[in-house]
Formats: sequence, structure tokens, C-alpha cells
Amino acid sequence: MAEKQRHSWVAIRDSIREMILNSTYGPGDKLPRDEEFAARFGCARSTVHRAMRDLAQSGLVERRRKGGTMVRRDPVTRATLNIPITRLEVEQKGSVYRYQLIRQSMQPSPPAIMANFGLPEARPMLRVEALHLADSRPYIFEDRWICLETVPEIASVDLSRESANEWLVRNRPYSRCDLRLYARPGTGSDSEILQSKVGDALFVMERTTWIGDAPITSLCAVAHPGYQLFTQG
Amino acid sequence: MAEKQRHSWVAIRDSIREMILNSTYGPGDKLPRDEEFAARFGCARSTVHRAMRDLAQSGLVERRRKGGTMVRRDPVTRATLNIPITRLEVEQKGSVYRYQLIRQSMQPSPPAIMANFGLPEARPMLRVEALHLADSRPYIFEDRWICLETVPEIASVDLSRESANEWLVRNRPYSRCDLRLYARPGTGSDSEILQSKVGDALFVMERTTWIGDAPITSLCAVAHPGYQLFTQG
DNA sequence: TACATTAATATGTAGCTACATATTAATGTC
DNA sequence: GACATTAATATGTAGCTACATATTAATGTA
Repeated sequence: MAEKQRHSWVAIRDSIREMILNSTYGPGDKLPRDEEFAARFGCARSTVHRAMRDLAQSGLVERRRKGGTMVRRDPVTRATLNIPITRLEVEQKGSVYRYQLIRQSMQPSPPAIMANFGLPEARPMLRVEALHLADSRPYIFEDRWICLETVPEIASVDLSRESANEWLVRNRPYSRCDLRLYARPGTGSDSEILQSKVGDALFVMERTTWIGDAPITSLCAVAHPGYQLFTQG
Repeated sequence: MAEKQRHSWVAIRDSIREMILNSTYGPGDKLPRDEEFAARFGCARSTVHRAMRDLAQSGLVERRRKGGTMVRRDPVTRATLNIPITRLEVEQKGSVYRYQLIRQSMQPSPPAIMANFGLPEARPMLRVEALHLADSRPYIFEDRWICLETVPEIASVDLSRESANEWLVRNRPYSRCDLRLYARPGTGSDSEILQSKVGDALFVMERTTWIGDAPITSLCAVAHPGYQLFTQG
């Protein structure tokens, strides 16, 4: 099968995927080494490597040095969520964005936030409660904790003008981001802020970020009733 | 700065990211070409290319042939969701998985499903309503439509034994997957199936997949009250 | 047998070259 | 000036080589 044309890594990837899906190689099976595949397809090992890296990333196979490549027993669907700055999300829908700082205070982190970070002890943090509005209607309410040890500059930012969301995204890179999504019924205090009714189903996004091992921020964002989160089209 | 050591693409990526984040290059700015960076860092263009590809994928920069590389004006948070086969999700939590086929019928696709696929006309489809249980308690209810033109074999699969979820994931690759997440209040018919109370907040995942341009399946999965979706740790 | 050392092996990465491709800029023609 | 043609340019990809790294298998030694 070793022809003398140029093979794209996409084509090689699709061929290998096809073989996995038509059970030439079943779940748990070990695949031939990259070199073997390269010889079979008549392409370079680097091309097979590219293909394999993609298959590994998409969750179909698992690779280990020396161990070789195995077809995963438990295929997963991997989807990439795009979570833009809230202001841009609102503006992209053609709405007018407004932002409202509700409360701001220095507090030691409570146990729930420490748990999000995986920290044993409380740390000094800045708590910021704020509301994002679209066309003057509540859009997302966020209750955010920012680690003052990792981001001391935040103390001198005027958070009534610029949202902590935007300032952090623009000024603080993160190396790790944990995300948790769920639904919860609206409570009385929600209805005040989000103009929701008690009993409305609210979409909640909890997000925690680190730079290296240092905690940056952990927040709970509650969206207005009817909010939907998409994968990028 | 052109030294004669080996530079990892991760190090190069971090250097460039650092420059972007400390405003050496601001949002909307054009970055030097890859070759220029390679000369500066004393590494090969391919190494810079790898670094840049990663930065582009993570949403920090945007690349266009001939156009060059630009720092994105609107940084986004990208998170990868792992959506395993429901059976495995349940078993991984240490629970006993059970599956129950509720209804199954051939029907032309209704307008809502056609809209998900972006199709102008109805197609013959198999509708499957099924319940996934964990420890005999309702876990996820799915209402699924499968395109019979793309997946004719599904008609001869015994869906009372194996879930359509599992059969499709194991037998049908997809090249595109759209995902939509939201919360909605539980209705009367939910409470029957999910043992939820009317007014409970339910987490809903709508998923639509294609192979090439051919529609495969579109489903609406409603989780039991309290369900949470995570990014992989 | 138990444990440390060494060899073998498959994937991972870096560097180079050559060519492909998309897009913009320059040029020519009417 | 309007439009088609051509050149220039930056990224994208394929192929090759060489070496790095992780992990398993084989071997040696007390």
C-alpha cells in the first residue's frame, strides 16, 4: 500500500479512525506502532504521529511511550466550550451591555471556595458581587472570589467601572480552569437581582482558575432564566 | 538572543504569551512573522509554528495565511467537556447502571429537529425515548432522533438491550457535534419519568451530530435534579 | 528471591528543507 | 478607472533525520 504520493495527516487520521470504527481494531486493542503504519500507508512517521495525536486528543485512542497506542475502551465525546468575556457575549447578540457592581469586600475564603481551589486553609481574598445586564435586563450575576496573594493588583482596580471578569481575562493568564455546570431553582434573593421568579430554573456556571499552582479566582455565575450555552459553531 | 540550545515549543509559547500579557503586543496588534520570532529565539520556524498553533487553539491569537498573526481583541476561555457514554459515567461513580427503552417509532423529523440539523425538509427518522438509571434511580432521560438515511442499520438494532447512545458512539463516528446546554423547570411529564417535582430545575443537554454533511442524530437529554457537568480534571 | 542496573523500544520533540495554499499587493490591459 | 492577471508573502503541511524521554524487559549481583 506504500504509494508515492503525498498523504495528508487528516486522511491518515480518517483511515485509522475508520479501521477502529469498523472493528479492525477493537476497544482495548493495541494498534501497530507509528512506523508500521507509516510503512503501510507509504507516508512519513511524522504524518502518522500527527494523525495519532489528533485521535488521542479527540479521545479515541490513548498513547503511552514505549507502551504504544491503544484504542480506548470508553470513547468520549469531547466538546469545546467558548466562554467569552460577558460584555462581548452581550454585545455580539446586538444588545447594549451594562455592568453593575453590587458589593465588594475583603474576606478570608470560606470553605466552599477553598474546596474549589483544593486548599486546606483560608486565604485573604477579595469578594466581588456584580451584575451584567443586556439591554437593561439582568443577564448574569456573578459572585466572585479573587486571591489577593496571587493578584494583589486587583485591590487597586476600580471595579465599579471595569468588571473583574474583564480585568482578569485581559490581565491575568491562567494555566488551568475548572468548570462546573448545573441547574438550580431560583431563590428569593435571586429574584431580587435577576428579576426571576421563585421556581424558575437557573443555569449556573462555576469557574475556578489557577496560574501554575497559585489560585487566581473562583466564581459562581448565575444566568437569567432562558440562558443557553453553546459550543462554537 | 539567538543561542545554540534546544528550545521547547512550550517554552517558546510561554514566552510569546508572556509578551502578549505584559502588553508588549496588545489586543489587535500584529505579531512578527514566525521566521522573525524563530531568529529572535534562536530556534526553528517549525518550533515557533507549534507554539503559535497552540496559542491560536487556546484562543489568544488568530492566524491567517499571508495575513499573519494577530492578538485577539476578545480573549475567550476555552474549556473542554468530556461527555462519556452514560453507562460509563454512571459506573464510574460506583453506581449500578440500568437502561430502559420507553418508546421507539419511525417518524418524519419535526421542525425543531430539522432546525437542529439545518435541514429544509423533513426526513425519515427513528425516534427513541429512553431512560438511563443509576442505582435504580432515574439519571438521564433522552429523547433522540436518528436519521434513517445516514444510519439505516439502527433499524435492526435491538434498542431494548443496548442503548442508542452506546450503539451510536461505538459504531458511528461523527465529524461535527453541536452542543447546547440550558436549564428548564420540570414539567408534569418529567416528574413521571425522572421522579422530579414540578418546579425542580432540570439540566438539559441538546446534542446534534453529523458525519460530513449527513445528519446522524439529534437528542435532548434531561438530567435528574442535582446533576452536574464538569470539565475533566 | 530481591533489587539495582542496563538494554530495548515506542512515542515525543527539535531542526531542517521543500512545497502547498490562501490572501494581499502590484501590475497590466481595456 | 475597472477588472483580470501575476507576483509576493506568511502561514500550513509533508518528509526526512537526530535525539530525548518514558517505560518495559532483560540482565546481573548479592
